[in-house]
Amino acid sequence: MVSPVKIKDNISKAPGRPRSPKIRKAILKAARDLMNELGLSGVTMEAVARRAGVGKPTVYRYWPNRHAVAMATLMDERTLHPELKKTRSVLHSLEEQLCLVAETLSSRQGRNLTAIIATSDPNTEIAKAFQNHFVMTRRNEGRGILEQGIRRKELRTHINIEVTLDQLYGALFFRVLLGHAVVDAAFVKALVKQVMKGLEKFK
Amino acid sequence: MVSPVKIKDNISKAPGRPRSPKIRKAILKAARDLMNELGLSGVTMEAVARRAGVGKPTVYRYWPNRHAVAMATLMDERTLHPELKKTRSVLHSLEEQLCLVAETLSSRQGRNLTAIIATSDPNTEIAKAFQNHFVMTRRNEGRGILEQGIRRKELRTHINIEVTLDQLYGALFFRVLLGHAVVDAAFVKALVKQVMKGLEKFK
Amino acid sequence: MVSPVKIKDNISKAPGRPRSPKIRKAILKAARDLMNELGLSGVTMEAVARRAGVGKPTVYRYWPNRHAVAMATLMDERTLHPELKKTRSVLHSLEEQLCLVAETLSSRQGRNLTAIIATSDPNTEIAKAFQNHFVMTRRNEGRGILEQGIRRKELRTHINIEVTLDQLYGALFFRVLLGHAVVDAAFVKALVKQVMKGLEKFK
Amino acid sequence: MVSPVKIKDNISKAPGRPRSPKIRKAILKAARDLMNELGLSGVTMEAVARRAGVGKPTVYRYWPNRHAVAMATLMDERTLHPELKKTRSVLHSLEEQLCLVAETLSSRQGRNLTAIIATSDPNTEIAKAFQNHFVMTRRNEGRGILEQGIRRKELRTHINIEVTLDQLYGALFFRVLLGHAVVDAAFVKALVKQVMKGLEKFK
DNA sequence: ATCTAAGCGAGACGGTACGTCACGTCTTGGG
DNA sequence: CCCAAGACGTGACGTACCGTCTCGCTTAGAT
Repeated sequence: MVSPVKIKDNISKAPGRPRSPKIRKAILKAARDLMNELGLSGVTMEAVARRAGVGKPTVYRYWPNRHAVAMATLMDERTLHPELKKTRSVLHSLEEQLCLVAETLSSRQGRNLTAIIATSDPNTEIAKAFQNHFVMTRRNEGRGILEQGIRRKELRTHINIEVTLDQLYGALFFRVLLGHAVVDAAFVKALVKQVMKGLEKFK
Repeated sequence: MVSPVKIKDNISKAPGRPRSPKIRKAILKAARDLMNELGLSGVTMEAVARRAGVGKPTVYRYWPNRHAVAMATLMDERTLHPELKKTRSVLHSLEEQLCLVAETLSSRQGRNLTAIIATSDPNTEIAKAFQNHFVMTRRNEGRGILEQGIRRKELRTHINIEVTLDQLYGALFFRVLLGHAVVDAAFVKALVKQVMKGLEKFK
Repeated sequence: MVSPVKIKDNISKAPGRPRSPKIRKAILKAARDLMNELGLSGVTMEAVARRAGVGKPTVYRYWPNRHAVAMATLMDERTLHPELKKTRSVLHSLEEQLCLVAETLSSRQGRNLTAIIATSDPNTEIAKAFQNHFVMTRRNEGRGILEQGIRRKELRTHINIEVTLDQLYGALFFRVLLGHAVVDAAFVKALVKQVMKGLEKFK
Repeated sequence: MVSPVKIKDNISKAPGRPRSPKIRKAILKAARDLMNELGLSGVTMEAVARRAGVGKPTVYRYWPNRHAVAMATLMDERTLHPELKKTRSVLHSLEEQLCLVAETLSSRQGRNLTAIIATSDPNTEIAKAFQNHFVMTRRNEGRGILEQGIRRKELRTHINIEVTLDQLYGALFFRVLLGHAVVDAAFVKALVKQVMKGLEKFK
């Protein structure tokens, strides 16, 4: 990992002083603290640099703008990746996972995260990476559960998995962002139940 | 609380020169144009005042900050309230309405709207009004359709309407925001169908 | 005093409601208080009107701008006209009067007065009136003392009275405005003594 | 205290990019021009920055407010320091110097100078420096002439020099500011003559 | 062991927008 | 016509960050 092959694909070219890994960490820590204390809007380049004890141009060497720093900060978070215990049925698995996601999204960090997703230009590289990082991880877990349910014959064979995932996570996300109703275990239970049963009277 | 009689219960009390309705319109028009041309971040107080041919303090007399102006602008929009044609079945009604919403959300205005919702402090009066205005209007329409469906015996009696609405709108909202998959008529169809049928194998 | 012949020379013409003398007083009082509390820069039209319980246009009806209000306020002051006791010699009379003037000029009001004199455009009518009001009153008193001194043969016959007055008051004014040295009784004594040495008849 | 070695005792300590001397000059030039064209009130931060082709915060980096900029501008002036030719007698020297001062004070710059002295808060560092700069320079010249006169036996030994200076400059200052009488060579002559009559050794 | 190019802190710099204040004028409605 | 209240366009205030640009000083790897 300290081999000459490091940054950039062109092999063994690193003239000059290499970037200090300490600085990267210091910046992310400063940004994280600011986000927790003041929210997303508190993550300004000036404040980050000041608090990290770092020059402003140094921050710009790592990330192109304040948005990117905030994203990188959130991606660096470990707490946003809750561990999932193995449980029995599909229904219980889904409930468990959704509860974890709900908890995460409802936190301060969750709000920052949803805000930054809603605000950012979805066309930039970093925004795509950011979205993949958070959304796809969760979705893949959910997809796993659903496929397992199909194999176990707990679910119908021809369900649309992608749509299902949107139903589940979308509903959570929606409530968190809009705040029109609480996001708690009861809601998650009701949600999963209803997604499972459907609405039609005669089936 | 949501009754139409709200502001200034005591009639005809307003000392001093009354505010010109023309000015309010000019400001909103300027803000709307800026939002369409430059996006939400283009709606600055300075630019709004300049384009409206109005003094900056005048804008501040009406709204306390740029966020509020943007919200008021979006609330003033007529195009965000698509007309819903009367159709036969619940399934068709839902599909039709969701398609309209999807279209709206996918537009530039839709992105502005979601961005401003995500960014705004949800505790302020204006933010609440804003959310009611957009979210509740759509939800009430959807609620109407679902209740009609129950009365017509097309739907089960004991479904959780609120959760259902979140499933539907949340899924849309989610895809629009994350951009991980297309939002088109086919998706809406699949979504409604799956919400109706549920996931369980044997019912 | 409420008779129709009031303001303006044109006889017995007063269409509409006459101006209330109370209002003039209220405005001057408000301006005076503001000047004492916040200094000259605190005398803004807005603050004056607010504190006087008067509409802004009303203030403008009486005076054309904030400068004029401040001047009028200072002219309205009674405390700036100290009473002069009759004393014996020219030397004592001058000392006594200059001490009173020095005291007045050194006060907060005095500083406001000097500031407004130094700042104002000397070409305006009101500025001239203002200067006459303060300067000439004092100078006339001083002139009286000097002429009396000549009559009493305490002073040489051919002194230049105007120049002498400028020497005396100018020195005071200068120290107050520039603040490069204290303005106290000792200074006044030294000043008069030195000026006198040039004025005495027999030396 | 007034020793030339003053700022930054420790030599060569200045982290960060140094301030450009060009910019300082550009700002002062812009301020000077504005003062000449529009008077003291025309020296606004916005106008200065605009005309100097400089960002507003940059101006604030150098001086804390518009007053300070104006003072610095006047201090930067060369024309306010007239050259004094060597002449023979004390009487002629004083007359010559006072004429120069009178001319300076009567000019537009002179009025700006007196206005700014009268307006400024005398407690600030810059105001003190400003007053020292202008008042003390002139006074020191005058003091030199008077001391020379004592040495040459043209003047009495025990005159109060400071009071004398106030008599002379104060009288000039007074007339310029109040405008109650002309300030010309005749006045200066009469003034000096009268002041001298009190200073001459043998009378 | 030097060379040398980048990393790095500090902070100046031109901008743009912020939200506030006071200006002096204009517009109500009531007396 | 007077008056209180307050809307209005204007323009300056002083502050906060933006993202870029010098400065001198480390600090390594390549020579």
